[in-house]
Amino acid sequence: MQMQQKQVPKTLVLPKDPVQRAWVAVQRFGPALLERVEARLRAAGLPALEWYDVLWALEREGPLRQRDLADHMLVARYSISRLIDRMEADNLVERRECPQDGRGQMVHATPAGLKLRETMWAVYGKAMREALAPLSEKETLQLAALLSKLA
Amino acid sequence: MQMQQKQVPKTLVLPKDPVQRAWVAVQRFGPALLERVEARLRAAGLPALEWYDVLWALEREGPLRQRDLADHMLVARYSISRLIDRMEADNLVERRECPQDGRGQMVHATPAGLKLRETMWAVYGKAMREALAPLSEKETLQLAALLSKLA
DNA sequence: GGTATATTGTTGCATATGCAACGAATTGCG
DNA sequence: CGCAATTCGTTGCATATGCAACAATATACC
Repeated sequence: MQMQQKQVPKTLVLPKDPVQRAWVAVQRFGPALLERVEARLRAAGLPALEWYDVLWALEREGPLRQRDLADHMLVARYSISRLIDRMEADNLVERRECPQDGRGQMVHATPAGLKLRETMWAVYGKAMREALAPLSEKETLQLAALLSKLA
Repeated sequence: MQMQQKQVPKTLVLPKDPVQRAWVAVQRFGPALLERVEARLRAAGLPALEWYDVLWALEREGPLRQRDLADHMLVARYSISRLIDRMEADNLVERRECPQDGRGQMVHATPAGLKLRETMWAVYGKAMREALAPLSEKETLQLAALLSKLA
């Protein structure tokens, strides 16, 4: 009674065709890399990368409108709306009225928000470096350049 | 009454630090690439890539257990369970009893499923090639190699 | 100024996802 | 064998997401 092989090959065999080869790599290893870093944040009891991105954008550029956050992070408006809901509930950001536009609101980072960003960076930065550690500095720059070409 | 700049720079300025530079590229451009291809499938009225992956795995390797599909696609068991529910409802796959293991089920592709995979490939393969078109063949292989190192 | 059009942010709804628990079946081990 | 531990697949629940519609406000244009 021969069983199915217990484990499908862990070391994925890449196709020979260059395009398919690159595609499979992008599809597999890219998300896996992101996931590994997210997992580190989760393991440290910290929120997801989105939250970091919001806080970092606010720290660098000051209070922003939700529209601008959405454009910046390349996500839909309603996603930002709900994301800010949750962050506001955790006292990390505040919505204040926008003097120039009665529709809009300015999103401000709270002191707790800024502090959290710093805490997250300790884990995030480290995880990021470790995730990319298999590459030499030259290779790291090559990777960035190649992906940038695909934008 | 000066407004916020209407649009945050579309051409993202990459950080100077090599690691951060690569990280941002992976985080931004990788998912964007996947999304572009998914969008092409959606525009053609075709299902998402997951469905293709299931059908292709079944075509290459014959009937599989859900466990093996899950391992193969690197997703959780319950995701496969529900994915197969939906595909079965669309008559693309069938669950049949597994002779060797009373718990498990073998997932078979139906003729309609095999046909759909072929239809999808026409769009998918084209989109994939176009997405990677900005890279020369040599660069394409480089990208695959670099990402593979990060596995 | 006054009306049509566009933009901002929110929300109801349907669907999708992760987690934990479960029943059924198999495997391991004395 | 007989019982504990493990594995497979499913499901209830809470939460997250996309879409379309909406109210409020701003802009464009005559």
